[in-house]
Amino acid sequence: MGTQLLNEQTCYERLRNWIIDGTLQPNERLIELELTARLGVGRATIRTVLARLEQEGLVVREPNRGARVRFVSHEEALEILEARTAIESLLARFAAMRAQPADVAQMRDLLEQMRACIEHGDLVSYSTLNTALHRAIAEAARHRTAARLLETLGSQSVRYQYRTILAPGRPATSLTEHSAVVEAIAAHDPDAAEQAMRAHLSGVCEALRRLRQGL
Amino acid sequence: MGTQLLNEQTCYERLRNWIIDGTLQPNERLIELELTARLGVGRATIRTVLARLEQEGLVVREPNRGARVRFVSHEEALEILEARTAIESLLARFAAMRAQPADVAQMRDLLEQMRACIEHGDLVSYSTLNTALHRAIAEAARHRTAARLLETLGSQSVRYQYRTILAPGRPATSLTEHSAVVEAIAAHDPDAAEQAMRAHLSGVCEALRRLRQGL
DNA sequence: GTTAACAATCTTGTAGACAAAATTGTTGAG
DNA sequence: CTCAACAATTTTGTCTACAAGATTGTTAAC
Repeated sequence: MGTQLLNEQTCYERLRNWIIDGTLQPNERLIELELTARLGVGRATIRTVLARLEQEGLVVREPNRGARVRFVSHEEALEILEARTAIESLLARFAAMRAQPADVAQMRDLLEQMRACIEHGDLVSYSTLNTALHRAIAEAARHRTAARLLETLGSQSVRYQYRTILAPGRPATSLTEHSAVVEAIAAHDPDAAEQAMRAHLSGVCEALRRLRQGL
Repeated sequence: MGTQLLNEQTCYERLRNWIIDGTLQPNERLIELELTARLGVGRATIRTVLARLEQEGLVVREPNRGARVRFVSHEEALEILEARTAIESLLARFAAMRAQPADVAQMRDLLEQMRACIEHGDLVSYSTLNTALHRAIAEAARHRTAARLLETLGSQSVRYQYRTILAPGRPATSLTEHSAVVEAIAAHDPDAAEQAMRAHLSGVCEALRRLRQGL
């Protein structure tokens, strides 16, 4: 067990990762003393970290009743995706305006890797590359405010990220949608980039909605 | 001085308000012991509150160097406004889809009051009503996720909110833009509502950019 | 007059302790 | 057997104290 000496920041990142990767499951109670033992820090530190995570939307705290991992329902996941659509469209637009050649090269590289993943049927790696591409676009946009919003939104909905990819035929269409976004950015066409990103995420939305029906 | 007994939540709200209303100025250092005296709570409480405010973007904390009120530059104010445009367009769209008659009635009431304010030249009240209207639209949209994002974005940029209104002729055009948004919502026309809101906030963006030139 | 080293002060980071509240478990009456 | 009241335990909320780091002010050398 990791009983290292940690400062607040690393402690925050650890706990955050545990929530994101599912080590700590939704609705699971986060008992301060327990985390104290697991992370090797005092309760005061745990407390501030939990407060930060609450503000970030990963944790829910109720007065005198402690903290728990926030459970994100299907409805909320959809809301988050809708909000992401708005933000990522903005980012795509700005990426088209401000992307450097190096940015575009990286995006194309990622796209190529994604293509390979689909050929080999490696959907897990595909999903990882997918988030990497979205991150690359966000960076190319050089828009800190929007990027920060996207970061928090993304962390809240990771639980649902893998599911949409599993829909039949979804990976292939996903790839062509991504290509369209990248090409619009490469062509420095803001309107096209925004539109392509919106179309792509609408597709994901639709896939998630359909999954919900089938459940 | 308010040396009441406060719990964490009220303490958080107080400090937040002090930052938003300018009692605590940008870049001002927030010394824990001092806040302890002002708010009548222990340092641990102050500490968690500062952590929350940092996550919200109102405060900056550096390790071993304490916290200070975050200074939002003109560039950042513009970024925030751009992000707001994306989120509020989404909210306008959903408001058009989900607004109840009562929601629309409230919006029209607010619009009427705004019109009166402009006639009397009361720009301060106009600004207050302005935020009230935007809040009403957000509520009518019934989209918690987007509303939450907007809330945090708004609190970060209040400092720049009054300035755009002061541009010559801006209040009048602002009012007609708002009318267009409300009417589109009342007509349950999502596309028109989104477009009208986007047009409105682009106008504000433009006004802010022009102000920046004149400075 | 300027700069460097050192000391004093201030501020933050963290741990430990205690009281208040909530939860859980137990007992006894119906 | 079920339910309510009560006691024990757990957990949170807060404060105080101390150590570590940063800042400021002073002195002395050049």
